[in-house]
Amino acid sequence: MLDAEEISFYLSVFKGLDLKDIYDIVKIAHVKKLAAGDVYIEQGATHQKLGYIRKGLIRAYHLKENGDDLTLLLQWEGKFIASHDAIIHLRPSRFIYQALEDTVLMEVDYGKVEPLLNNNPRLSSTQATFLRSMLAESMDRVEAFVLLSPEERYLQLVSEKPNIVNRVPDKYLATLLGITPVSLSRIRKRISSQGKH
Amino acid sequence: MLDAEEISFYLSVFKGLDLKDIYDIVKIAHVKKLAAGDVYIEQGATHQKLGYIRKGLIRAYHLKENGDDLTLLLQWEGKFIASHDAIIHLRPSRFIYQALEDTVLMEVDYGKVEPLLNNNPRLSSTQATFLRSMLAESMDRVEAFVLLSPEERYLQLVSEKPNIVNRVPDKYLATLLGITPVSLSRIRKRISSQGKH
DNA sequence: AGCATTAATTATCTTTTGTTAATTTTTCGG
DNA sequence: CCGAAAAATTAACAAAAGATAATTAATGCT
Repeated sequence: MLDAEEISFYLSVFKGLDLKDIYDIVKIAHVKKLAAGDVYIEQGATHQKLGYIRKGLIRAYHLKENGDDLTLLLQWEGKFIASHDAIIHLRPSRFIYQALEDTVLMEVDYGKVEPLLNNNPRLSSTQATFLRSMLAESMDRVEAFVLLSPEERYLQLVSEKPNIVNRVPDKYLATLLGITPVSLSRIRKRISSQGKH
Repeated sequence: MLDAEEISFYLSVFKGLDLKDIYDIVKIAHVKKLAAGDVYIEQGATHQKLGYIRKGLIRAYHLKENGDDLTLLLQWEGKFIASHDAIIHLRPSRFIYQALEDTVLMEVDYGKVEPLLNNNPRLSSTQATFLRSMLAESMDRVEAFVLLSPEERYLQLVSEKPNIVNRVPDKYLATLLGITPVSLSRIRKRISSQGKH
């Protein structure tokens, strides 16, 4: 069931846990594979799953009535993915979660992990660590919206996550930054023309 | 030390906890009072405290070189306040936390609560609940920046937090929404002139 | 209550963004 | 490797936002 490579992988992800703790989680987890383009969570779904991305990239987006979409979130290998509507707000997902690349997830049912997390002190502490790191990321994003201009936000994204920028079409990055694809194109032009002189 | 009113207050805040759990926390907490205008956390501080606001309102802001300030966060009674730089990023606070009204906090040293939280399953679960709710709020704010225009964000703020809007000067609300005070004034004018016909 | 300070609005001008549509470039499947 | 589809860029114009400064309104203090 678990080979040496898997074990060392889990030990690295769940730092501070012992094999027994890890086994408790792994035995209720399963692998889920998505091809590029596959929808992971549909709009309206009440999918109570928590996924850990081992490989690939997932985009959460809102579909407007006119067919346009707005990208809310990108997550990639090493990050968690879940419908925050379903898990936090306890309501059907307003957003669509779609794999932009071939993706491999370790998935657990949220109702099954939660009791585990709350009854084992080491797992609780690990859970709090993950929640804090997600909170930090989300607050950093709010901070960027308040403190930076769209151009500065784009430059920050390029400098902090260059490999994500290369893996994702600009039109998705644009709405993630709160601007339109046309506007991002102009920003890119402005930046490159300034760099010349 | 603890009167009946205090006890029922804590029981309501920390749902699911028993008196012993609450007492463990309360005995390491203390009351801190701030007058309107007082700075709670200075820029550069490594203040590792977690505050629960019992009364009043605190604003976190960034001070620009030209003297302008940008409001990142408002928290009020019933909410937690902490320097996220000091607690999450483990670095000196880039922001200033200031009471906008006379404020009363229950404050604990973060280094002291953390072991408590991680060793008592009920407290761990409560901690996770608080972290999830803070994450939900932060993600909702990111969502507003991606999905809504400045005008729509302002209308959302007014409809969801009318009493906060009334307690805080518009210039602070403006930067909280990612726009300038002048622009907010124009938005307010636009809204009121549309309402007439 | 009166005065000084601060906040909010208004005005003017510049810059940026949004919108729509056309055009060019890139990507990807057969 | 070719052609269709998607993405990115460009253009043109309208709308909104930023910057700065002046004016008006509101607030707070003694």
